[in-house]
Order: sequence, then structure tokens, then C-alpha cells
Amino acid sequence: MVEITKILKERGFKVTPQRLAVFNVLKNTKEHPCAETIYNKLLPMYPTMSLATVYKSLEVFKSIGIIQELDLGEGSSRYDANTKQHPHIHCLSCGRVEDVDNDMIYDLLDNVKARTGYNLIKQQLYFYGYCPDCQKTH
Amino acid sequence: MVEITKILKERGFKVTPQRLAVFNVLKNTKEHPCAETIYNKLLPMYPTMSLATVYKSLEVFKSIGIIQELDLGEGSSRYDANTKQHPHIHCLSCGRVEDVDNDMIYDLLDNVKARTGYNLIKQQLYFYGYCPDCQKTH
DNA sequence: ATGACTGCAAACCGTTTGCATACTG
DNA sequence: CAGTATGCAAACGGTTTGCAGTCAT
Repeated sequence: MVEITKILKERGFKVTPQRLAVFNVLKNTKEHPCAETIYNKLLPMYPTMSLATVYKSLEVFKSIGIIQELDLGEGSSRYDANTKQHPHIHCLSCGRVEDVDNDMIYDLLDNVKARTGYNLIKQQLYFYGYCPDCQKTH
Repeated sequence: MVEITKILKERGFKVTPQRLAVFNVLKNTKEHPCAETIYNKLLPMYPTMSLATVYKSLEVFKSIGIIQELDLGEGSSRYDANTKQHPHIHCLSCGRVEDVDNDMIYDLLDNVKARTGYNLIKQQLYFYGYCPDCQKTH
């Protein structure tokens, strides 16, 4: 809360209740919500909040580098306050998105770099399947 | 050419010049084109082709499982006649998308399976950076 | 002949933009 | 007070859909 305020000020952005609210939703969830989900969460407490403001806030956070955008091919983006690049796994039944430990991909990154000659900037690693919960009910 | 005809017939789809044309573009390129790119390639030879037909054809091919859709977060999907799941690398400067060898990810898949308990169905592994060509010109 | 396919235009949906008003610093 | 941010509504862009006419079988 204090931190985000400081970062916004340093970068010349104004500190508004809307921005703090959007950031806090992301900071306090592990569900990787999309813009609309964030908006719906905020509506009860911020009845004048608009979806456009959510998008604009997310854009500011992305530009500052304090959130990252995930595109799992669902038609809408999800957002993550964890800016460290890490793989995600998406349940094809219940739709949840979970983090996957990062430490198993370092070899892979080295291999890709060596074989392609690209200097890697980032990666998006998405796995799809059925989570343990959904496997039970099938 | 013969093959696609056979597959379409077997599945009860009609074999039309438009479908064959769309599939051939995909079959004969390595550039992972989007729908609009396919459309533009076909327009000279198929002046009445419509973008909707390209999309509808791609949808048929996806449902049959003879192409796959890639979502690199560019706003539009790309398509690949290689249906084997394999990683891709995307140049942030010139925009090209290249294949990455598949054989280096088996360990990763085993690890993800073991650690998450998911039964993996598919994955989308995208790497982003600057290709050797673009690195030279910087 | 009949039922699926094409191609046009309109609808769709997530996201972005323009602009008048409100608020931060 | 100056200038940025909000929030509404309209625009945008890729994709999908409805439908009349056409074509594959």
C-alpha cells in the first residue's frame, strides 16, 4: 500500500483511490483475474468505478512494471501482481490458473538461447490440463 | 492435397476450392500466418474469397485437428499446419515466429505433471527476444 | 435435389479512445 | 491552480454470426 503510493509518485503518476483499489485486488489474490473480474470485485465498494478506469490503471501498472499481463488464449487477458516470469497452468474444466515453480525452466531457457541464437527477453509458458479436483469428479 | 480431401470427406465436410486453398497456404509456409495474412495471400488467385470464409475454414481444420492455433498475445491468432505441440520463438523486432525443437521439453512436462498433479493435455510455450538478424542491426 | 458452403454485412466482445467533469498535488 | 485522472459513451479491431444465393455430392 505504502509501496505502490511511493512508486506512483516517483514516476509522476497521481495516487488515486481507484488505482490503489485495482492494485490491491491484484496484490491480494492468486486467481489471476481479468479486467472484468477486477471490476466486479470493486463495484460494491467503488460504485462509480468504470471498466475503462480498470483498464487504464492496469496499463499504468504494466508500464511501470509492477504487474504482468497473461494471455492464455481465453479471449481476455489476465493480470498478475507477481512480475517475475513464471509458468502457469490452466485447468480446462474449472478455469483456474495456478503458478508453476520457476526453477525448472532454467535449463530450458539456456537450451533455447543456444539453439536459436535469440537473446531471450521474456517467455510465456502455459500448460493446460485437468486439475486434481476436477479429475476426481470425472 | 489428396490427404486433406480424404480427411474432409471422411468427416462429412465438403471439399471446396476455398478450403483447399486455405489449407495449402498453411501447409506451404513456415511463417505462422494470421487469418488476414492468409486472406491477403489468396486474394489474387481467389478474388471472391472472403475473410469470413478463411475463419470458417480454419475453424473446420481446428475441429478436425489438422492445424493448431497460436496465441502469442499480438491481438490476432496465428495458425500452424504442424499440429504437434512445439515451442515457438517470436522476434520482438521483425515479428517472425519460428519453431523451437520439441525434444528439450519432455523433462519439463514430466516435472510439471509431477509437481502440479494436473494431467497435461497441451501446452503453449512462447519465447520472446531478438533474432540473430535483428541483433546485427542494433 | 438437398443440404452444406460462400460471401456479404451486421453483430459481437474485449479493449481503447475522446471528452467533459472531478480531483490530486 | 494546473494538469492529470475518472467515467461515460462511442470507436476500434479481430472474430463470429445470420442469411440469401451458390455449389458439392
